[in-house]
Amino acid sequence: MSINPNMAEVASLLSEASRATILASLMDGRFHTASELAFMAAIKPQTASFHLAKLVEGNLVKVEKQGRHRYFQLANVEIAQFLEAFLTISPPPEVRSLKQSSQIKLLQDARTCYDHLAGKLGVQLTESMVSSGYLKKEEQQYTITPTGQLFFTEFGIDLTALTRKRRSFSHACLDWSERRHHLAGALGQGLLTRFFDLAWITRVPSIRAIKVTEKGRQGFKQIFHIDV
Amino acid sequence: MSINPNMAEVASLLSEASRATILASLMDGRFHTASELAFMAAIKPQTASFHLAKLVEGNLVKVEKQGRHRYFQLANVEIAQFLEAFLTISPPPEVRSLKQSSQIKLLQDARTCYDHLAGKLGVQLTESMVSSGYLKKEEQQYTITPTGQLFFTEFGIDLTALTRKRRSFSHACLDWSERRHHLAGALGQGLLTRFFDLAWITRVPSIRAIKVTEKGRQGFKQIFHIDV
DNA sequence: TACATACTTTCACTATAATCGAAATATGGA
DNA sequence: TCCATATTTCGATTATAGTGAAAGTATGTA
Repeated sequence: MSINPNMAEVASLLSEASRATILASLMDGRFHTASELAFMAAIKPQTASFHLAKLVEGNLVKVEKQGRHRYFQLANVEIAQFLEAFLTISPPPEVRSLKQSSQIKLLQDARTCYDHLAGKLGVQLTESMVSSGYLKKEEQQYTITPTGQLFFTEFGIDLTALTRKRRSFSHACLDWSERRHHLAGALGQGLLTRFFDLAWITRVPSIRAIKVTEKGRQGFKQIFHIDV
Repeated sequence: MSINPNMAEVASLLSEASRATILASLMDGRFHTASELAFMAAIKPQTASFHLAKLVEGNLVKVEKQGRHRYFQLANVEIAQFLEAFLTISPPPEVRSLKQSSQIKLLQDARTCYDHLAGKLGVQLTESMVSSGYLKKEEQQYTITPTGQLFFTEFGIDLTALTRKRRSFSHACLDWSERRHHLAGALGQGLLTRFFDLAWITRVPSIRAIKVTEKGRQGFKQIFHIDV
């Protein structure tokens, strides 16, 4: 009937609470098994399997088979970015329990957005790098200043290697919880990896939240002037 | 249940073919009455009214009452941008009739994307302005060169007035039909308005396609070196 | 006042889709 | 070969949501 792309088809994949939860869980950028995702969405494995098949068929999710496990992941970075954009225009989560509200707080404090940092920490970090003169904010992206080049190299990030990657280098990603931009792209990914390597941050199990270690607390304070 | 924003709620608004058609129809950025939208989505007025009420309640659409008419419009520019992004990751429309395929062609040739030009014409125009040295493409946006400043002013566009508007000035919008970027933001809107003022383009009734007039054909050729 | 138009609300019908139990399949290890 | 684990397929149940007829409301016109 319509002369426009079949938006409804994709939307119907996202319109179901269980599937939306599965997708949100996959937004940490990692692989998850069907059983894991079933647990996170609080549904039986066979139901999750049913939903995952739909998501794979709709090209939102891809699957890799390894033995009797099947590992699911978001199909590509674009899907992750699209979902993050979707979260920003969606109404905030309803709080129904204490556990839930503390989990929401963890997510809002610091989380991964596919392959880079988001939440309060992600935004603060980005703004700190801007005010320190390492990054310059353009309309929808960040550019590295000469000072920044020195800084990132000294911090242990191989900028030339990142530039070689066939993807956006340093675009601005709108944070759904903070409603402000944070750094994404290859540079954002490089920083996240470095923070893990330095053991400044660790993952919180089952949700895509991030916890700052004591070492990280000191590091973020000293180098980025952020109180975590 | 979920600790993420209620994405499913918004998605369910888009997941229904009639509503998706209504939203796509509203993407021309203009106001439409309930009856018009009912006709475009090929449903009865009472059904359209039912859907429109949902869209308004979900903050995707706003309504203005004037006498016995109720005029509907997308709630804001962000929604329009979000929908355009949604179209790019959605599967292409299925062709079922000759009329439909010619309408699709019209849309792909030239259309409005809320308040700026999109489709082949939009992309060609943008790329022409880049190769002429009026615009410079950054990662996710365009910047005006000094030559460009002269050009736009001479073409009858008040750049200072546009900059004063509280919105993105010249970001890149991904074209769903061309899969390439075109110019959006206040500058994109300024250009569209100017083209209408110059009578280079007119609207095609009932779909958000754009037709280039004979005068426009000459203008686009002379000033932008595009064969339409 | 009477009537037409624009639109919404109510209601009943129908179709679709999510869910889960049960059984089937596939893989790895003992 | 047998069993445990991971996942899918099938089938039945249930809930939900789109649809349009009919009636209702509001606004403008004769």
